[in-house]
Amino acid sequence: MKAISCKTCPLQECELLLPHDHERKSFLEDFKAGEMTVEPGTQILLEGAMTPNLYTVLDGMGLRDKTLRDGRRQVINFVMPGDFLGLQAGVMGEMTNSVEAVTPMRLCVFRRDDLWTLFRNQPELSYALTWIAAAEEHFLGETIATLGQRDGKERIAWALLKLFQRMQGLGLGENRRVPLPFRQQDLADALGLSLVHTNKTLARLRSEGVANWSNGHLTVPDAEALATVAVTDPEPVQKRPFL
Amino acid sequence: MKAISCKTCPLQECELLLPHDHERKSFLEDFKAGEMTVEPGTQILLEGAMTPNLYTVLDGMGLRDKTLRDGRRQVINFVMPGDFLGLQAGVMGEMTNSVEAVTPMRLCVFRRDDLWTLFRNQPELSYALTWIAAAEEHFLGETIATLGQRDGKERIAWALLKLFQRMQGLGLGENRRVPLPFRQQDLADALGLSLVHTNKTLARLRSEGVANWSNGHLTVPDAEALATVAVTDPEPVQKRPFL
DNA sequence: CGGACCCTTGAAGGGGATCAATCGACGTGG
DNA sequence: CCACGTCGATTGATCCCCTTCAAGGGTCCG
Repeated sequence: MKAISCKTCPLQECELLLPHDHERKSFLEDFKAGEMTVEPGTQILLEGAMTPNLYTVLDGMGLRDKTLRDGRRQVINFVMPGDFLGLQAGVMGEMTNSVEAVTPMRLCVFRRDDLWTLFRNQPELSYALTWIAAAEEHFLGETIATLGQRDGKERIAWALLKLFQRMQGLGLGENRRVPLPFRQQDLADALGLSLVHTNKTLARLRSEGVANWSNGHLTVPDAEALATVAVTDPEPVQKRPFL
Repeated sequence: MKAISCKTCPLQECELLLPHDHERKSFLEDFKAGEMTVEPGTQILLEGAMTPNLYTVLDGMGLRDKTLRDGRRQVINFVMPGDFLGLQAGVMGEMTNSVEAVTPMRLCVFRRDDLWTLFRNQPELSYALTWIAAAEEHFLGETIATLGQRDGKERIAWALLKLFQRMQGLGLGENRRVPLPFRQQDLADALGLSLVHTNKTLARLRSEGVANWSNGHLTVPDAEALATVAVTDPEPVQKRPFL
């Protein structure tokens, strides 16, 4: 498959993402070191490893997770197009969690060593990077509040709502239905619930007509109703920069 | 009280923090807009509000929290000297959680509007800011793993260990004993546990001789042992930049 | 056709929430 | 100087949400 030029990058079209001006695009063109395509199940970043690369997701989905010493797994979040991967390793030296592909993925590859020239010459992009990190921090804070305060049903409703809104913002999926190619086990590991309980709760939400996730697709008839179950304000997804 | 010059900033002395070179110090001197002292209980940043200011904690402790619409409270993390506050509001426009002082605090005040000149003229400091955001992201990821995967006893052991290590790194407290001026309720809200259960678990750890937190001070006879209870690797605290 | 993988469903047990009451420390006003 | 209210730590009793154990079913593939 032919590599994509930043100037015609499909991500520019997402209404969720802020497009770049001409100058930044040509800088990014140089910054970009290549492209990578991976199959489902591939480890893109490895916990504890030193990566020479950073990535922007062009296409496909995955998940970021972390495993305790005794094997318990926590899914930190779900990875979607537009996401920037490896910033932690980029600045801190070592990856603190793994990223794994769940569908086939296409990634834009950057070299870690070039990060420094970006900071020296591109204040706007540096700012964008900080923005991205701060936004991630925000989201993780919400997740903490969910794991700490919400009960099982609320957690699942909250997660489905977030996933639904992000997919919609990216223009993926149709009207009230978006693809969601994860396993129930992944959602369970993301929310700190057992698989069994996750399954039963999903069934309940389904029968209540609030959210239907089956066969790799999520249908949400009424996002407001789902937000109510999740005990959350329906804060709209904010536009954000990307690289 | 007289304002402190960045050139003699006491934070420079912390072994945990990376000191600045001369040039950066004089930039920071200008960047610094003033100092602020607050009493315990004061809200420094308010959820949902637009702050014109950013802060670096010079002295004292506090906590960052978030409340759900129905009143449940989640403590996101504990605030200590060297911490940079308000980055989310700084780049994203609005604060997504509150910060409250628990002890008297002294803060270094920066103007949000000046953030741009920092990014334009100080690539090293811009990098440092991104570093800080990425480090925070890392820590929140660990917290998520804790809330999602660890049981009550493990959670409390993990939190006490983290707090202990950070305080030691800052050079606060003596040998195996550091000040910890929070309430049991705060820890409970940080870990998603009830106050009652938190209390009982603290008592258990105390009687087992693993960790003793009482009268505002935490004593840890053997950090390794505590780490074992917490099911965590005793990863040493990493040096980090600050502003 | 057997195996791998995932979803589903029933039953039983436990970790932690909730309810409730006591106690100590502290400050304040009479 | 003491009565009293407040706030935080403590402890006992009860209950339930969620975990764990167990087993069955659907689909895909070699």
